[in-house]
Formats: sequence, structure tokens, C-alpha cells
Amino acid sequence: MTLRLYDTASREQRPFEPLEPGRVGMYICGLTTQGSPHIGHVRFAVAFDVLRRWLERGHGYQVTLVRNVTDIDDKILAKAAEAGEPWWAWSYQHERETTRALELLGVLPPTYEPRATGHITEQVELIDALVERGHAYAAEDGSGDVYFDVRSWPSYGELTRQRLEDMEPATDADPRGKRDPRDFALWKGSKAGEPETASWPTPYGRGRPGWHLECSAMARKYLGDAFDIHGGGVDLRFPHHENEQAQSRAAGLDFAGTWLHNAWVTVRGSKMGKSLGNALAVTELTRTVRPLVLRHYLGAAHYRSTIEYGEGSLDEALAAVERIEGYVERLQEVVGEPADELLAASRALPAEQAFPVAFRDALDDDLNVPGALAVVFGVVREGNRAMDARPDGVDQGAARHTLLQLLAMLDVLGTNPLDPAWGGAAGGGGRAEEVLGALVQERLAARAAARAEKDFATADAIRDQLTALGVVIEDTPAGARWTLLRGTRRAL
RNA sequence: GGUGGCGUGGCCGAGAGGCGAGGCAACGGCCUGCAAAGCCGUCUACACGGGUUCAAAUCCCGUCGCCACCUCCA
Repeated sequence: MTLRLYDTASREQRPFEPLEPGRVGMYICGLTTQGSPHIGHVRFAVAFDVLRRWLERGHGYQVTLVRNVTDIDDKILAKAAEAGEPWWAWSYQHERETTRALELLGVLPPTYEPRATGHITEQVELIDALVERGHAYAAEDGSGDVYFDVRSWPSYGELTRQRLEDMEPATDADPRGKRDPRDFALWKGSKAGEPETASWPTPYGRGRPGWHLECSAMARKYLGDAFDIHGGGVDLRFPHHENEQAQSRAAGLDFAGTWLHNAWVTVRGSKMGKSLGNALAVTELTRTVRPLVLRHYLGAAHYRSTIEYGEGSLDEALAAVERIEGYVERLQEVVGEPADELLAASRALPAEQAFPVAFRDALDDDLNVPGALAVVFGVVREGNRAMDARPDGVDQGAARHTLLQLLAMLDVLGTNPLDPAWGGAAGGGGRAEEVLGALVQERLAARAAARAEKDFATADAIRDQLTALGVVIEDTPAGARWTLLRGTRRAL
């Protein structure tokens, strides 16, 4: 089955066909450097990370993923000034913070991450082309601004189905220099009071990029005049993506073939945002929540559905993750192979063997992750049942195959518990862990001895003591199993 | 005013004309010395009112409620 994606531009699901067989060019907007990222900010990255993984792993495409960093805009300048810091320091600090947050969540790095300020000449080239074609003009008030002439481009508004006469005027620049109040700034002339470092020389005067232009210029540079997928959050449809498309196409470029937009994380029905006071910073949350759990939470719903964050959301995610992990551990015990070998074997499986048909169908259906997760949980339930039925005689080969498939599926969703991205908790070495293991084993031996003598008071006291320390004990036919409590909340 | 979207069981969350998605929670049971984990079972839902159809959560019309975007926005 071919992958079908919902294209925002045509408002329908369409079979995905890359422009160049076997290769996919993908451009994603979203990285914010205005401040610290909250979980809403990183949802786009998780959503498109799953798409990227599925394109690569499920369909064998070679993906070139470009994720831009718009490292200069009005808000960055304003916030940095307020904080008494250079804008570039402010911007870079938050860029690094966001990158760290995404790494924490197991989001694979893009192929390239270009910055707006590093592509001034490419933007000027684009402005030149637009001016030449009569779609852009230097402001008549001598401000140094350059505007896109929306009335010169009849299909302006096509991406979001809006008619020019219904639109409100753009306010991102001084309206006095505009031919039409809805014209938007391609380039912003340097204003008095703005830092010297926030301007670059151009034929139109010193200034800085308007918002939008950098994406058109960078997508063109790294992905070509036409490319396959352009993604971002729903709020970017207008004006950002509308303007990107208008300026690129007016300059004679085909631009994006498919537009993908992810929905929000809401709190009590409203979009998460700092100004609303309901934003949850990623780095704050991950002090008490395992990144894997947060990743599962953010990725579990369909990317076009709003997810409602509430009390207990992450506890639910933890329960789901632990259910999967519990089964993975159970299988690992049967198979008896080191985690890294299993991981490698799973990743070496051809896609046809790695993914059950129902899983493939779900993801091919506009990335239906909930459907794919249902397949995962189905495997977990069936597998647990089979092991309960024949605790001592599970077929090792079958168990191994199931495990490799399960890991492959979880890999695509980005929630494979054996992935080293999560800190290698499973079977990972480390001197401290060795020592801890030996000490726990000693306690477990004492408990086993007490149980053998039916001295349950002593046995339970040992278990309670370990539990209090965050060591969870589970008795199995083969003896006690212990795991470190890695709960959403701090255990102690 | 314009554009897009949403309303599904106690909660989260898929589905989009007929076959009980899935997860969490709760309750009952199996297993266990007791637990934990796991398994089995119970809770048969689609905002409301009409209509189309042999059949509607799904299509159509209307009503109500909610959200987002309309030049800062994931």
C-alpha cells in the first residue's frame, strides 16, 4: 500500500509520490528561539519525526530533512532587549535549549538546520527576482522595507482559501510605505534604536529579513525549486506558509508539493502558550517525567488532532509505556540476547518482515499512530497470554521474531525502550549499576531464603525496604525480578 | 465578518454507512504465602433535533456548545 497524506492545500488525503523516486525532500518550520520550549512547541518535531522514520524505515526513502531556525525576528529583538542581552546571544541560547529538548525526546536530528541570518544573500536573490517580476517593491517612504505586492499575485490566499478582501491588514511593518495594507514585508529596513548587529547591507539598504522570506530562500537552497513536503504547526498556515508559497511561486519556483500541519497541545481547551500561563517547559517536566513517557504522550495521538493535557495525562502515558516495557523485558528474558544485538537485528529486518500489515496500513493512512499503537498493544496482549499459557515452554524462535517486530514498530514511533537514546537503562553497564545489582541480589537472596522458610514477615520487610528505595520487586516462576522505579513522579 | 477544525463510554483517544480500535481508571475473577506483573470478564459510547437508507457515530439539513487562524505564534 502506498502512503497517503492529508494535504492542507487541497484538503484531502492523497497518495504520496516523491518528485524523485526513492528520495524525499522535507522542510519543517517550528524551532523557536524566542524562549524556552514548552511541550506544545515540540509536538511538531515529534509528529514529523514519526513521519520521517516511517518514510525511511517503512518505505525505504532517503529523506533530506531541513528544519529551519529563524534566529532573528521582531520578538527575539524585543525579548533580548528586555533581558538586556544581545539578540544573537538570546537566540542562540534558546536554539541550544530547544535542540537539547528535542534530543531528550529522541527526535532524530535533521539533515541540516539552516539559520535565517546565515542566508541573507539567498534572501536578497529572492527579493531581486520578485522585484524584477513585479511582485515586490521597495517602500516608497524610504524606510528600507521591501514588500511583497499581494495584488500582483492573483492566487494569493490559495493555501488557506482566503480572499484578499476578507483579510485584515498586515501589521508587521509600517503601513505608510505599503501599496496595500495587506502587503507583507520581505525585508525590513534598519530602524533607529535597533542594534547594529541586527542589520545587513543589501541593495535595498541595511536591514534584516522579514519573517517568511528565510524559509523560501533556505528551502530552495537545500531542497530545490520544488520539493515534496512542507510541515509545521496549524497556526503557521496563515500568514507564514501562505506568504512563503506566494513569494516562492511568484518568483517562479514550484515550492512544496504537500503541506502538512500538526495540531495543538491544549490545556483546559485552550492553546498552550506562555502568555496564557499554561505552558509546561520540556526541561521542567523531564525532571520528574521520563523523556520516553513524554515522547509517548506527545506522539500517541494523531498529529492532526488536538491533544488535551490534563492532570494524570502523563501517568496514563507512563502506564502505557510500562505495559510495553514489561512485555519487552519478558521477551528479552526468554530470548536471552543483549539489548544492542536485538536492536541491531530488529533494525536489519526488511520492512516487509518488520511490520505487521495492520501496522503498515495504519501508518500509511495519513500516519495513524493510534491505529499503529493498537497493533502494538494487540501484540503485547497476545504475547502475554501465550506466555501465561505455557510459562516454561515458549518457543524461543517465535519469541525472538515477535520481539524484533515489536522493537521495529516502536522504533518507528520513536518509543523503543531499548534505544540508547533513553540512556541505555535496559541491560546497560556502568560501574554503579553493577554494584547496585550485586547489592540488590544479596537482599533478594535473603528474601528468597526467608520465603523458603515461610518467614513471610522477614521476606515482606525486605521487599518493603527495597520498594521504599525505588527498587520494584516482581516474583516470577524463575525467581524475583527487580527494576528501578523510573516513574513519572519522583518516587520518594 | 472571513477561513479551518472539534463535540465518541468515568478519563484519554482511533474510526467515517453494516463487523464492540486501543490505552488508562474502576469493579469481579484467575494466578500469588501476600503482593506486583500478566490473563479473563464487566462497564455496549458517539452534542441535540430532523432527514436519506434495508442499515447512520459515520451521509444530508438544522440547532447548540467549544477551539484555532485572519500578519508574534508549534
